[in-house]
Parts: sequence; structure tokens; C-alpha cells
Amino acid sequence: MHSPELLKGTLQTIILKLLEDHGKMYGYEITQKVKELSSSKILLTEGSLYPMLHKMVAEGLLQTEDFHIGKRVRKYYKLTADGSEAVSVRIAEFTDFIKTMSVVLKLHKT
Amino acid sequence: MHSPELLKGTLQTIILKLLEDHGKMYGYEITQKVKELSSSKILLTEGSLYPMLHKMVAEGLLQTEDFHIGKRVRKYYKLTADGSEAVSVRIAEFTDFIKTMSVVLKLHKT
DNA sequence: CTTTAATACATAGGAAAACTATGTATATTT
DNA sequence: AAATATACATAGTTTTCCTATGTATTAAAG
Repeated sequence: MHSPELLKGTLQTIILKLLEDHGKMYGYEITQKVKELSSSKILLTEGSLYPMLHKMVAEGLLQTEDFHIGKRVRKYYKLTADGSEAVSVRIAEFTDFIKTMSVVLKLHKT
Repeated sequence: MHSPELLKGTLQTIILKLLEDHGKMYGYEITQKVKELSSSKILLTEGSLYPMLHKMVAEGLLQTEDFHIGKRVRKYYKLTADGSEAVSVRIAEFTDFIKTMSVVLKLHKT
């Protein structure tokens, strides 16, 4: 990962967006999808992801469903109604933040 | 401020860029400039800014110069050679991060 | 003229987010 | 059979930024 500090505050947004696009996903699947989409620039560690998923369940943004695959339990996460609402809000916040930073840092449009 | 978490990891970049553009600035001036440039969306508190400035001095990115304005000491900050080099690196990191996030969040270009 | 607001620096203490390290266990590939 | 990939989880730490507080000067408002 380039600079991990920048990821702060965006992990929830990433998770919400992925679940909106894919319906339901399990933890390991999320780490792989993020790695794939980011060309290995964002490498979510399990130590970051699982605590965040648990937190988002506690906050009512996500709900879980357990599937038994052979002897292993796979825990799928999907958006709640609150989670669905949160997606667009978080993305709007992020794009707004980028706009503000572009002005402050005087970035020319790519 | 919209969502303070997003600011994490960008404060150093903001400070470096402002000092590159303005030569030298003092703490209070930085808070006001950031407020102005961001249309009051980024409100740096002194509790965030001063510890970060001190840290950046300790890291060798900034150096200080004291000016006596009446009875008050005003502490100006400016870039060191290392600080000057860091500016473009940090900005490149940030734009790269935006690109990555745009793919992950499937943002269309504004 | 005096009180309030703005200017200006600083630190202590705490919360949040993400990391490293570790642990457990199953499934697949070599 | 061993090594790697899959899959979940938590404890402890670091970093970053915040709130709250403190001190003090200068300018504006009443």
C-alpha cells in the first residue's frame, strides 16, 4: 500500500460500496476484491477488516448470514436499510473532500 | 468540517504545500489560510496543528524563525531542503490515492 | 474605558482507525 | 506430505487528530 494513513476514513466507504455492487460478500472475498480493483495498492489486512466489519454490524450498517461450506462457516455480510442509505452519503462526502483538497493543494484536473 | 476522519494523513501534505506556495507562515496564519481555501470546510484546530508542526520540525521537514511583533513572539515555519523534496512526493501520493479510490468506488470523472 | 473578540502559542489527555502479531482451522495445490 | 491459500478472530500498539485547557497580547465594540 502506498500510504496507509490516507486510507483512514475511507475503509467504511469502500466496504459499503463493494456490498452495494455485489450484494453480499464475505471478509476474505472483500480483501481480494479490493486488492484486485486497486491493482494491489490497497492491501486490507484481516486485522483491519474484521474489526471494522464487526463495528459496522454493531452500528447497524451491515447484517450477517452464515453459510456452511463443508466444515467451514463462511460469514457473509450485506447492507441493511441504513447501510444502503449510507453508501451514497459516504461517497458524496468523499468526492466533496477530494474537491476541497484539490483546491487547497491546487491540483490541476487529471 | 464535513468528515474529519478523511483529513487524516493529509494534514502534512496541506502544510507542506502551503509553505511551498507562501514561503513562510506562522501557525495561526496556516489555520486561516486553510479555512479560506477550503471555504470553511477544513477547520484546523490549534490542538491538531501545533503538535503536527512540532513533529515536522523534529522530522526535519520544517525549520522555524522567531519574529518579535511588539511584545509577542511570532513563530514562522518554512521548508527545509528535505521538506521541499517531500512536497511533490506527498502530492503525488495523494493524487495516486485519489485515482485508486476512483476505481474502487467507481467514481465518474467530475 | 472596559469588556469582548481576535490573534497567537502551547500541551495534556483521550478517542478512533488501522496496523502488526498471533492464534485457530480447513481446503487446495505441489 | 508439505506448503500455500482460504477463512475467521482478537490483543496490543501506533498514529493521528480531537477536545479541553492554559497563557498572553492586540484590536474592536460598547
